[in-house]
Amino acid sequence: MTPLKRITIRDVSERAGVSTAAVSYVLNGREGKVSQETASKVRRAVEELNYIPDFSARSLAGTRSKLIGVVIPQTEDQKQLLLQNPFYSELVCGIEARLRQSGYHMILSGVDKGEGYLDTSMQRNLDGAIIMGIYQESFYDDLKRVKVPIVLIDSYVNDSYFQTVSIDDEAGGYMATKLLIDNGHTNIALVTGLIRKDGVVEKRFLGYKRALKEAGLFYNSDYVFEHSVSYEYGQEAAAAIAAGHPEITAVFASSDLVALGVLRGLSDAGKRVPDDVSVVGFDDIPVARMCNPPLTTVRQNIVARGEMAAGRLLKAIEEGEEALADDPSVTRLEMAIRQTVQRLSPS
Amino acid sequence: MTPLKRITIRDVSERAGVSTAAVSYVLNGREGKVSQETASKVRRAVEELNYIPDFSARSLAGTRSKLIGVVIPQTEDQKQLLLQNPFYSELVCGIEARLRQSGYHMILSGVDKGEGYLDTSMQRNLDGAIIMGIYQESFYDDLKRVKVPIVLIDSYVNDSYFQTVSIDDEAGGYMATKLLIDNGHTNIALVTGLIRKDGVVEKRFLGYKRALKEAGLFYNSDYVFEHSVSYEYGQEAAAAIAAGHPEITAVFASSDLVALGVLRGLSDAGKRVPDDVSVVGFDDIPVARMCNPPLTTVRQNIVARGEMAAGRLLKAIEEGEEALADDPSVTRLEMAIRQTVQRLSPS
DNA sequence: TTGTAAGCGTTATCAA
DNA sequence: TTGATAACGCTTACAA
Repeated sequence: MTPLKRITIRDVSERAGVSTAAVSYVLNGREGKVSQETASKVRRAVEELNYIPDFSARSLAGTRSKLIGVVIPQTEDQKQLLLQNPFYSELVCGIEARLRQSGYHMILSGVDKGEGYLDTSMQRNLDGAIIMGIYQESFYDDLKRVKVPIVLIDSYVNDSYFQTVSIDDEAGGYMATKLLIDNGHTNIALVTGLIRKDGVVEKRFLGYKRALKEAGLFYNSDYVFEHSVSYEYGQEAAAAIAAGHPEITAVFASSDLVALGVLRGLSDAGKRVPDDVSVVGFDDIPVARMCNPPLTTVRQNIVARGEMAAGRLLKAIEEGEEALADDPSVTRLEMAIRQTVQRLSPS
Repeated sequence: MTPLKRITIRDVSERAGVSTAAVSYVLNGREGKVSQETASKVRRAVEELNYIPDFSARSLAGTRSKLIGVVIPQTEDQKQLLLQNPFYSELVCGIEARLRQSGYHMILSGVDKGEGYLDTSMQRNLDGAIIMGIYQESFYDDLKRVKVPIVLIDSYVNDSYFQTVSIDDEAGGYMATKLLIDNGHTNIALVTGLIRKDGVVEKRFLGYKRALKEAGLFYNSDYVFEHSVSYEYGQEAAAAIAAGHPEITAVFASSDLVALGVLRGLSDAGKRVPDDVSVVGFDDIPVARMCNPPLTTVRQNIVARGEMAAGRLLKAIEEGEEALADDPSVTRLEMAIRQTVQRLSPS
């Protein structure tokens, strides 16, 4: 209830009867530069005064801002964050948890179409950034100029400046498709977002093709429904499949959100899942197990990936560059077998 | 690709051949303090040099930090943000969109058990904060001491210091229950998170009771399943209902997440929805329409609420205190009638 | 209308 | 081991 005025390092130094420099030293753990006695006097004063450092000042004085930029993609209309896709919320959860644990804060934002991230980065003196999704080239160039560690999630941009936290999307696409093939399916559609270079979708698509090829199945580009990563599109594609391709008995959706749409679209068209059509998703977002029937999907540990991304960024910030390898226990994919795939009885 | 060194206000002033003060004035729209000519010289220099202001310095110099703290609740184990609940992600989407539009950034975080928010607020010189969920009293006391506008979402804390963005939760609870009653149900369970004082859950509970009473139905506390706002608990409660209360024909779940769990629990117990048991949720998160069968629920425009919260905070920050009224078009609740409620045929 | 200069709270350099 | 003191980039009296 007290009015609360700012306690500065100067107040602390006076109370402790030492210089501001000394205070700064002990605050920053530069023990060894001060005597035990000074250190404890300072600590006592900090305690008594309830001193809270001003990060703006710190940042200005040229040290760390302890601020991390976290960028997530936006909806098509550029109006909102794609946080509605649980995949991103999970990631953010992991990131935030790890950052907070180390006393960092996160500025979460989208970035407007065509805009760069250089402004934000400079304005805020970001110590680093985690970028999800893929952007145009100039965006990455901006990023590099700021000379700050960057971790990319879900991007296959091939530039050693950036660290990436990736899963083996190609293998995931393969696993999903293989599962369908192993269950006797031969006419397998792929429903997916835009297949863009360097994107995860492309890799999953490649995995799909590899599984087909390996099984001696013909790759039919008519079976690829490619548009956007959304529930609505899944629905739409499913309608098209039901209407135009009665021979298709299985769908691999390159993301769970899309798969949910497919489920609905199929059901609207009078098809039963998995009796008439089998469906496999990708991601294993929480709703995958909540929906009805529960979705068979490629599982990745999303939260752990977020934590890993943040952990690695912090390491780069605090201990200098170090291109760490992915932790396989985080990165490993596996099939979450639930109830949307059925063995095709030989006809 | 250029190495990129910081352009300061001094660089700009030299380039433009004016003083730093002049630059600062035009940067801050204090036109009227400078001549047209100076203004345009400055603008040109800013453009040419591609000047990006340093917000740390601004903040230090005692003006705005343009930083807003956004706090969301955490999971029970205090490890992660509750961002996994789409309700919060939607809210965050709305908030972020509105903030960015005005050049503000958002620090999104949880707050550790027992910890206050004073530290963060002071460290970062936050211009304001948006707090979701409810906390212990001392938390709010801290908040007040920082003397910065605060908007509370989903809290009925009764303190004129805070602005709140609320919906009429009591009415919502009433509407949901009434719908069930109107469909002939008389044994209606409530499945909900902990009923805490000042929380939304309490209000929805009150609405439930009012509807019951109004219809001349007996309120049976055995029909209230109260534990946590989670899918798992919904599942659990549904199992208990199926096993112990065959007379219950309808469930009002005080949040969609819980309702989804109820759907699953019921289905696991061999009950069909809505044939055997009707279910109504609350919130209308996106999954509500994606699940199977699509959930009948109380709809609120969550994203718009987030935007409104942010808009109001900005107004308070930039134009001083002003307790604005809720915009009813944002706040209005309505039933989203889908497929989980069935009219009970008179037996 | 313009410019000078004193802060803002830190950190870091350099003598002592 | 300490303590003045000069940055850091910006805003804002106050003078000119």
